[in-house]
Parts: sequence; structure tokens; C-alpha cells
Amino acid sequence: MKLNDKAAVANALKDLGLYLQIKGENSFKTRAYDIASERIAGLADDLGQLVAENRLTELEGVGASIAAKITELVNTGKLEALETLKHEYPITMLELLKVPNLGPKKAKVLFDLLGVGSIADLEAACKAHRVRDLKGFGAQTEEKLLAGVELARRTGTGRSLLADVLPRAEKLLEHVKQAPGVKRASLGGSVRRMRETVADVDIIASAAEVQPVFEHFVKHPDVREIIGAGDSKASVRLREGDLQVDLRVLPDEDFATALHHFTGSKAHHIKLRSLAIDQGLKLSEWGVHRGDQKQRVRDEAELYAMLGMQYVPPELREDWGEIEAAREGRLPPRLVEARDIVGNIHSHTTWSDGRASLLEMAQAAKAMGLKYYTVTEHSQTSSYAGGLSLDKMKAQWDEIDAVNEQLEGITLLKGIESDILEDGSLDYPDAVLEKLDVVIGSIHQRYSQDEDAMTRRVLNAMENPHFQIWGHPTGRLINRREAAPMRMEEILDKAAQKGVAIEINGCPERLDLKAEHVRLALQRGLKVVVSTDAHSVGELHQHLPLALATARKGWTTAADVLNTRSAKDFVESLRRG
DNA sequence: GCCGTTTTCGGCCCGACTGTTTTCAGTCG
Repeated sequence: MKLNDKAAVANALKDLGLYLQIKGENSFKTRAYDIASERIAGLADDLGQLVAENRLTELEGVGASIAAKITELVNTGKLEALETLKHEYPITMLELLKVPNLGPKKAKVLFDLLGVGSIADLEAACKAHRVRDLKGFGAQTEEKLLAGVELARRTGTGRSLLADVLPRAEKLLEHVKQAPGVKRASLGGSVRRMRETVADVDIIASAAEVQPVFEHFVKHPDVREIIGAGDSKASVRLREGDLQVDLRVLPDEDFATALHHFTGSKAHHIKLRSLAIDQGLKLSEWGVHRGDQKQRVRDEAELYAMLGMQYVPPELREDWGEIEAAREGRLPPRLVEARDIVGNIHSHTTWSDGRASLLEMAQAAKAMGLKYYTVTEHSQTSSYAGGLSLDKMKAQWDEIDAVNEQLEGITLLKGIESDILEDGSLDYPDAVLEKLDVVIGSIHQRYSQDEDAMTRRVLNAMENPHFQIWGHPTGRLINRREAAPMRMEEILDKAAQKGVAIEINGCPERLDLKAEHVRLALQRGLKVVVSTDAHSVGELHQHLPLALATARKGWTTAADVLNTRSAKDFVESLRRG
């Protein structure tokens, strides 16, 4: 069996690393599997091709040994070393590591001495008080592990949608800014890096005195319990969703380096610190030191300048090549920002499955300062979503004309979100499509097609000269539905050849294309649209920042985005051939 | 296990917090 699935290969390597940790392997060895796993997960190239051409070891962090394991995985679908370990331990062994405060060392002791090989085993052992007498454990640890069992069960994957967390995090940040003596405060961690899912919230603040800030922080009504508190860090859990929030408070002179440290990512930092060492510097949350001499760092820009590289925006700090690019001056000078966006792309009204009228949506877009608004209802095959028949579409054109008459300062563009049918054809005759300003083509059903069929379906659609924007390309729903199987590189090559633009859809659970794929598209010279796919006025506001965040994370500049252009330029640049 | 313009062997990012200890190991980010 062939396994050309980056996520599956990355997971196998990660699991292998975890098993080796439990076995007590050298931590640098287990980390090597971790690094390789992340490298594969974020890989731009086609994995099958790298294997076929024997080029895996060209990847940083992949040597002969791991290359052989990846090759085995891709060619056979299995990994002997991992299968052996899976037989050595219960199948549920790795789930134990999801319990807070239980790492590989303690898990090994629990398994070796008590036979604990699952969360259920752990619960039973704790309740029978068999854990507290083990060396290195105690009554408090036993209680913590028992509480951790509850938490691990409740939180499932443990990662929430960015959109669910971001507003709550911003609210807490505002609260922290109000605390006595706070000079500067910012979000950090994966929320600041705009990861599509996040596990917790980090807030970093500067103040002369720490305790008053902590006391103010934990009084927020959203805080359910205090998990821990030291000299510089307080951790709490929120009432809703068990979300953990860590607050660090430091002297203002340490703010920049602390913010940088707690923004991460871990991989970005590990590489950056190695670079610092090469330059005789030591980098940590407590600052930059040359010998015993602490260097003054006022902000993050100064930190990167000190290391002789371009400033790296938080969204880019993933070790996806940004450090090398920053050293060589190849980072985009400025990523796209909210102020660059002048048109709303992709939206639904009560004509199909939206919840606001055309006029209401247009007025809201105008109030946001936008200059144009594309009307793109569902097409006739999506009857479940109120897709427009030909007659209805023509009737809507009259209303669009009327609203255009009525509203000053914003232009409505006539468009459609056409289904890409099973064979790749669009949902209306060419004679209708050619009358529209904007045609988005999206897949809405028959996700079960295999990779070949799905790839052919999209390639066929791109042959249609009226197909202008590929809408929510992979159809994934984060934490709910996998991306449709397709050969993304091949399709993006075709899109580049045909002049099809790619949507970056800002629905919280779509964020589709995702950032890694956005980079692939940009590398091929493709243009993107930053879109809301809004079904209500609220979603116009909520989705745009999420689409922008995804675009930025994919290294997008204003010049790459078509809806930074005037309505006239926008429509003209969509026209093909 | 990976890596290399002082090295093909001997390093590998760094520190806070906690609970267990009586100087430290494990976990976490």
C-alpha cells in the first residue's frame, strides 16, 4: 500500500518519538523524530516524489535513518519499528500523555510498576491510592493526575478554533491592561501567531510590581480556577471550555524579549537560539546576553536586527523557512493588512441561505469602509442552500441594480458561487456565466470521490474560461471534516497556467486555503482573494480578520490580493484570456 | 537521530514551576 499522506507520515514519526520517550531514549534522539515530523507536516513538495527521487535527506532534520523510515511508510503504509512498539504497549498508551502533568518518565514508571496503559487504568490506580507510594510520586501528584484524567476526557483534541478563542483572549488582554501598574501588554503564543487552532492563551505584560497584576487578573469573571502562580507566571482555567490562560508579568525592560519568547514557536526559537550562539549571544526569555552583559532590547524589531536579520512578523514564526529568508532579506517587506482590503468577496443573502437582505449586507459593507461588494449566492444544484434557479438569478440582478441606484459609495458586483459538479462542469450555461462580474467555483457535495477523481474534477473546472475564483478549495472543516483528497500542487500549477485566482476563505472552521497551501499558490505567482463567505452582517466583521490572518500566515502581500484593487481593476483582473 | 568553515564525534535552546526531595527530576512551553 502506498501512503502519500503527509499528515499520516508525520503522525507516525511523532508517535514513534513518543514511544521512544516512554522507553527512556535519549531526548535528543526523540526530538529528532519530532523535528522530522513537523518538517513533513509542513512540507510544500510532494512527499511521494521526494521518496521516489531519493531526496528526503535534503530536508533539514531528516537524515539517513529517518529517511529510510519515511520511505518505508510511503512504500508499504507501515513502519516496522512503530508496529513493534505498538505491540510492546497497550494501544491506549499514548493517550496517557494527554493527561496534564504526566509526561513520558512518569508514564513509564506507572506502566512498569502498576501496568497503567490507558487513561482508565490511571483513573483506577489513582482512586485505589496505588500511585502515591511510588518513588517520585506523592498524594498531591495522585490528586493532580486524577483531576487531569477528567480534563483530558473533557477537552478531547484539546485544540480550539482560533475564532472561538481570539475574542475571549482579547477581552482578557484588555482586562490585564487595566491592572494597576501595567505598562505594556500583548497576547503571545499560538494565538498571536494566528494558528488555525490553539491549545491555550498566553498574555505577557510589563509592570514594576507583579502581585497586583495577578490579583487583578484572577478577579475576571471568566476565571474559574487558579492552576498555579509563581514569581512571574500565573495560570488560570476559564469557565467555558476549560481554556487555560497563562499570564506572565515582568519588568518593562524585559518585555520585548519575554513577548518574543512566549510568542514562539518552539521550532522558530530553537533555530534562532542556535544562530544567536554562533554570534556569541545567548537568547532567553530574560533577554539577550553577550557573556554576562545583558543587551538592551526595546522591541522585537531590535531583537531581530541584533541577530542581523529582517523583522519576522509573529504569524511567520513557525520555522517554515522564515529564518533563512529573513537572514537573506527575502521576507516580504510588508504583509497584507486590513486597511488594504477594499472589497468584500463571497457572501450570501436571504436570496440563498444568508440571514440578512441584500440591502442590509451592502450597507454593512459600506459602513466597514469597503468600496464594493460581490453578491455570490449558491447555484441551482445546491437546492438545500437555496441555490438560485436561472429565473431567480435574473430577478436578483434587478434588485442589485436597484440597490446600486440607492447606495452611494459602494458598488454591488453581480456574481455567483457555482457548484463544481461531479464531472467538473459548472452549474449554469456559459451564456449565463459570461454575463456575471464574478464567478466563484466551489465544491459542495460528493466529497467522497478519490484523489484522482477529485483532482480531475477541479482540473476540468479550470478549463472553463468563466471559472475565475476557486472557492474554499479543499472543503475541509477544522476538527470536523478532512480536506477532500486531491493533488494540490498539480491543481495549483493548472490554476497558474489558466489564471484562476484562489480564495482564502475566512469562515472560522474553513480557513481554506490554509496558510501552508497559500504559500504554495503564491510561489506559483497565483493571485488570491481574501474572502468572508459571510451569511450575516456579523460574519462580514468576524470572518475578514480570520481570512487576513490566514493570508498573512501564508506570506501574502497586498499586491498578491485581488480585492485590494479598485472594483474596475478587480473585475478586469478576474477576466481570463 | 542529526549535524559540521575550529568537530565525522560530541555536541544538541532555555528557564519557570511543582512536588518531591534535602539538591533534584519531571513537566511544560
